[in-house]
Amino acid sequence: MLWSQTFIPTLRDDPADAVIDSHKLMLRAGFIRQLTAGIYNYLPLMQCVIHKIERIVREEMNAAGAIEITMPVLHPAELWQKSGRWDVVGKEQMRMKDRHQRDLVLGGTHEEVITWIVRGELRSYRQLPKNFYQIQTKFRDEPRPRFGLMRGREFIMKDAYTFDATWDGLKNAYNKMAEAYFKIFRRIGFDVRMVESDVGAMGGTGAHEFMVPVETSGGENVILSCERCDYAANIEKATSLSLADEGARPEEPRQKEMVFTPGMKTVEEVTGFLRVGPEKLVKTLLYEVDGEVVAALIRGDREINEVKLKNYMRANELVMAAADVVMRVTGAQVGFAGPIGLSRVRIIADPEVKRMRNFVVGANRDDTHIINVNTVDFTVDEYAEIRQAQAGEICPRCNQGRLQSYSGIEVGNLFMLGTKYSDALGANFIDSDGVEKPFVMGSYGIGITRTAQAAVEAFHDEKGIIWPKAIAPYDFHIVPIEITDRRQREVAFALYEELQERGYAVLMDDREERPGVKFNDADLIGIPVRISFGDRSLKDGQVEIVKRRGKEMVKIPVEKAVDKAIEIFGQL
RNA sequence: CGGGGCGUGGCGCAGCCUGGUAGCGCACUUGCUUUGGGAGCAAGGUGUCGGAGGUUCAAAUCCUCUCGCCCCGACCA
Repeated sequence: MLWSQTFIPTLRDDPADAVIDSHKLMLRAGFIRQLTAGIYNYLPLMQCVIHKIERIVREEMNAAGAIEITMPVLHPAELWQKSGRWDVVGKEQMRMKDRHQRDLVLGGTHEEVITWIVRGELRSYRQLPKNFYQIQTKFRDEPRPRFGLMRGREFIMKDAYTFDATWDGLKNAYNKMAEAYFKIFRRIGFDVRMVESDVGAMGGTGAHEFMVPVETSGGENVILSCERCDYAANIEKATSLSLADEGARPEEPRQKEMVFTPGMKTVEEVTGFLRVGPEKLVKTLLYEVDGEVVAALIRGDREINEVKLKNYMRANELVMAAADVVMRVTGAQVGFAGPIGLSRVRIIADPEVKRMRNFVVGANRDDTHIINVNTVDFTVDEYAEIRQAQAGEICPRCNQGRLQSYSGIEVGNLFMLGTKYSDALGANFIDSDGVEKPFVMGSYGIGITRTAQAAVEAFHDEKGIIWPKAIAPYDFHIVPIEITDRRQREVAFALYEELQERGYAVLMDDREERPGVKFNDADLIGIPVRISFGDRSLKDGQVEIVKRRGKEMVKIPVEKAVDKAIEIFGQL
């Protein structure tokens, strides 16, 4: 491709609206342009990258026995009402009415549709297992789109769905997909990690995510992994063995006592005022869970894991109680809630609270706390693990290693759905024993466009993008310094044509621009191997070959340039 | 949904507080010079100042409403 023929609108200045490096670079390098919040145009270079990612995905999916189809973007509301997700997915689901006033949704995922397809068509266990996939634009009305393609509202996704007769079959299919995902992401060049994750609104019995670890601010997820064994989980899901209160023998319970704590609302304020550590306080957090007010109790220095709480409650919606609700329930301002005398409210406590002695709680009265409280002083309805695991705690799997945390970008996910959708939509088959049973399903996603941005986030420097060769928009970038010079022009086109004849994708910068402009643009767009030359090098019959990653440059006679460039490319 | 910020030429921004008829850099066009890491000189084109309403002799500037975009939060009582 000739630069003059294509469309690569590079920007000299950082775009004002971008924050993280990958977003800035994709805009600056002319890969994407935003149309409206969370919705982007994919320009020619991006299109090349998308095609390359899609190709890898297709190859590995096909190799894993999956079959490609395309499902509609618009779905009738009834399908989602039947599965029960009409109410669960709620706001993220774009909805509209057609001219007949029928409700439609823009599909953010396709469990319902694929189940509808299979229902009645796959009738026998002999036709199983099956794995269908598609690569398609998806739409989810994210509450807050951000960071470019990282959390857009419209994005390209590969989604696959498996149908098995048994749970063992599902596990097999699941493992096969996991293997395929490792192949896909390793081919792209990622140091990808598979971590346990929450099932979220998808439902089902288990889930994993494929994460690309990043050191920049571009990671959206926090991952905890064991330094000794292979345990790794999204922090939303991660558990840990809380460090035993080492050496501390239980205190004798003391008599509880009200204390005046004027204006002391936060854990820091209260514990600072009372001169105790935050681990001596029990936070009482009030939530509205599907309309019911619930009090969650947790040690002062811990974080609540709302996902765990929500899952424990089997709730659809969980939000912090509003100030007026807190006032109504506790009779006090926000900041002074406590479990003692909190009637009519379900109290759920983290098990850690059970081991605490003589702790501080709010008194449900303004400017008042109670000290030397013990669990005998109030009633806990249920104990449930609702605390967030933290780095430094003990691994729940091997009981030995410490957990460490890092941030990652989710590029793929796997869900063991089980029979949630087949049950809801009545998708059954006749098993070998003659009994009608629901399909055991799995679903598996890869964010194609997000994967592209994750690559930029993972592979760039201060000058621009450094595409891994598997998904680079072009393999070679030819940069003649002065295209109007006859000799340079001849050499440029000779190299351009020969590389293409040998099966490579080549971009040639045939613009009449200053060398600096071309070199800077070359660094920006990040094609793996650059071949450049001007009068100076051609005088000696040589061209320069430079890898985008790293600095080393080789000079090579023109006649050997193609072979050498291909050799260098092959070593990447 | 809550809080904050920003909408001025294609892009990045100044001007707004203190109202007086719109400016800078980049980009673009033409010419000359230059030519190995974002050139120089000269000439030139480019704006419903997000939109609507209001105040005023006069509004980019003040007021009201509205639309859009970005950031933080949506959790730590």
